[in-house]
Amino acid sequence: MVGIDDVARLAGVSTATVSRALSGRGHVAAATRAKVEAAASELGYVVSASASSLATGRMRNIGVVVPFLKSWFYTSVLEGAQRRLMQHGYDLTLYNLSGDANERETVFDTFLLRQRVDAVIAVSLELSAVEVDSLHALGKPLVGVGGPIPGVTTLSIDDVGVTRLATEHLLSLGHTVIGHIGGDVDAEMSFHMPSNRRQGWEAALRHAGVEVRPELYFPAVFTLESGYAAAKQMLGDPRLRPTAIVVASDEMAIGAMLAARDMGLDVPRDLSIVGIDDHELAPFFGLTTVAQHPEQQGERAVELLMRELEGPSGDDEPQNLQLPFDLVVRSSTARPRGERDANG
Amino acid sequence: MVGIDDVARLAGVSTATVSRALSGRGHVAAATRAKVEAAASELGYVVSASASSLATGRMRNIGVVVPFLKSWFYTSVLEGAQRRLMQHGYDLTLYNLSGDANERETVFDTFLLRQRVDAVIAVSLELSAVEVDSLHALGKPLVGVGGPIPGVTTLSIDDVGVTRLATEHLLSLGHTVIGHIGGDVDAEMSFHMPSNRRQGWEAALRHAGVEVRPELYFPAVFTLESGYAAAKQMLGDPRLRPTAIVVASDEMAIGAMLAARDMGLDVPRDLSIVGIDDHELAPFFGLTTVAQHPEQQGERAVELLMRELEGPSGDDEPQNLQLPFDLVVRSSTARPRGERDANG
DNA sequence: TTGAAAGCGCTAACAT
DNA sequence: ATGTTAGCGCTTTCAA
Repeated sequence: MVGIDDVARLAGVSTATVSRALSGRGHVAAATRAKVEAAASELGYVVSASASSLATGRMRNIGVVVPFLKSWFYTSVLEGAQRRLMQHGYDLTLYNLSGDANERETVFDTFLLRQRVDAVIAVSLELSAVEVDSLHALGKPLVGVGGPIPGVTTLSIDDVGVTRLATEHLLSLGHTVIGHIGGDVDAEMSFHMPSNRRQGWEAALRHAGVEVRPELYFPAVFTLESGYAAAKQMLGDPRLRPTAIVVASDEMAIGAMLAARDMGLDVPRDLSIVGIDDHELAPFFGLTTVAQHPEQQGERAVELLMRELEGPSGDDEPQNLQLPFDLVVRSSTARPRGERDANG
Repeated sequence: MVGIDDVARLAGVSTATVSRALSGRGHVAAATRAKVEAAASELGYVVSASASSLATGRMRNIGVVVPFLKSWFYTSVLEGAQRRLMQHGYDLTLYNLSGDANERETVFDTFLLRQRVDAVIAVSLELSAVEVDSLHALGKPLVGVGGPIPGVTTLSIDDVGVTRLATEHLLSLGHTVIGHIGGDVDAEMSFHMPSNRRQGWEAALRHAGVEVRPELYFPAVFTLESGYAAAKQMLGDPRLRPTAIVVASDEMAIGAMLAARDMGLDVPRDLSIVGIDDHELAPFFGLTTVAQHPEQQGERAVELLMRELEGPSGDDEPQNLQLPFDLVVRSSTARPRGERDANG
């Protein structure tokens, strides 16, 4: 392995100069720097990450913890974070919690504490006070994506606002019987997201003076399949007859579209559907949705971390930053049939 | 930061003994080990990864390079690899090449050479000789997943065999006009996989004495959308009239099923469709497919690496290991209509 | 079985 | 602007 001394010898300077020339820290004469760089590339020298880390205390590596991997949202966040990190010369080490139950414990107790990462990004994970404290005790900056965590800087969308916007879109089209397929409010794992989204739906209805009918809410588990099943239930019940559905994720919304089709219902003629996410399949299905830009969430998380890491540690108050979301209208929503007839 | 000396002091032993007790290397009296462990956990001691790495030369970290992230196949491989690595106490650092064009160069020239990883897993990447050599020059074991790479141990399925099996399934049902939607053979990026899969389709037909009609092959790009478009073209051409289609991926196959439905064709009554992958959505759509178990591919890759890393470096010849695949019959395939009539 | 001590390869404070 | 040198925190001979 060629080391810093080899480069120093070849360039005819000290190791300190090599270090300075290559890292860009400290002043080095242009000519010297050139010599050093030439020597380094001639020898194919690359700094030893561990030696460098031991000396500086910085790993140039950040840990990203996700609850699942195989999901559009998490991989999108990951992709955004990875891209930004690479631009800063940082590595990303990935911790996926979707294995057995005690994997989470292992990750927090062992992996994250090994001092291999300078900071961590937790995606859609409602961290316990203990978990947060152990990270903070090590002086590791931490940012959460996907929902607020007490005492931690987090990035998330306004889950209430998002479904309210979706519902208002339907209301503005003239719908009044609007169902909601969301996460199971009784089994909330992630930041009460399911109940927040449900609240947005209710708030919009209430604000428009439309009665909230609890039987128009159907719980599901954020998969296409469960969205399909929930929609079948909702659409099959003759007492319900919604003309539109607000669905808490695009995957479930696509399932709902397929269910409607299988029941002989035309979307949007007989039924309007709005999703949330702007999933990559949304354009194909013509799904109207509220985009939440997860890649940007990943990028923003990295930016926050970099500021904390490279900057003079402003020690800003942890806060929950709200990220933008946008309504993307495609062809799964339209005025309700009656409305159209009334106007036609 | 509590260090090894703190533990040594509290336990009343030397740092060498602490190191031995905690790492399990070298003999330590049971009583001593207990004392050390007690002291370590009392202080919340965790070894410094960089110090340990500097001393041992081992990072306990492996790099996984993927061309894309947002794809069922890659995240599945990643999930399998991650799980196995964690069991071995290894970290996984992720390199995603889907950004701008020179990202690949950066990853290979800079990131992977920083000596932050003990080995690398390259997924669906046809590495150049230069890339392979630079890794080998550093003594980094390397295993490829998804196709053969000269001079590298690789894990892959038999792409010819996979479509042959799918095609033979259709032949055995009585189909003779069998189309193929695959990758673009002229734009092969990954291991000639598109043309291998096409060859499997042709080989099966030929072997059954069925004429291969080149116009029954339609290129697509492995997305649901492109599968939909290709199927529409194929099914819309009155000169073609296939009774079955072998599709090179489940996502494209699902697209094809939707296209068939939109054209008023019943699957499998009017058209049988077989995919390849056993994607998570395949059961929902009732898609008959050839499963290729990507998670297992990730796990196997890690196992190979661990053997090379921990074992006595057997220096086995690099080879391409074939992984198993299975036909999973669901409800998207059946005997062709004519056949049924003939027997009915 | 345990301890003393010499590194591992680099960085940064201090000197010049 | 550059060199000297003392660590960074651990592992691992070598000795006891």
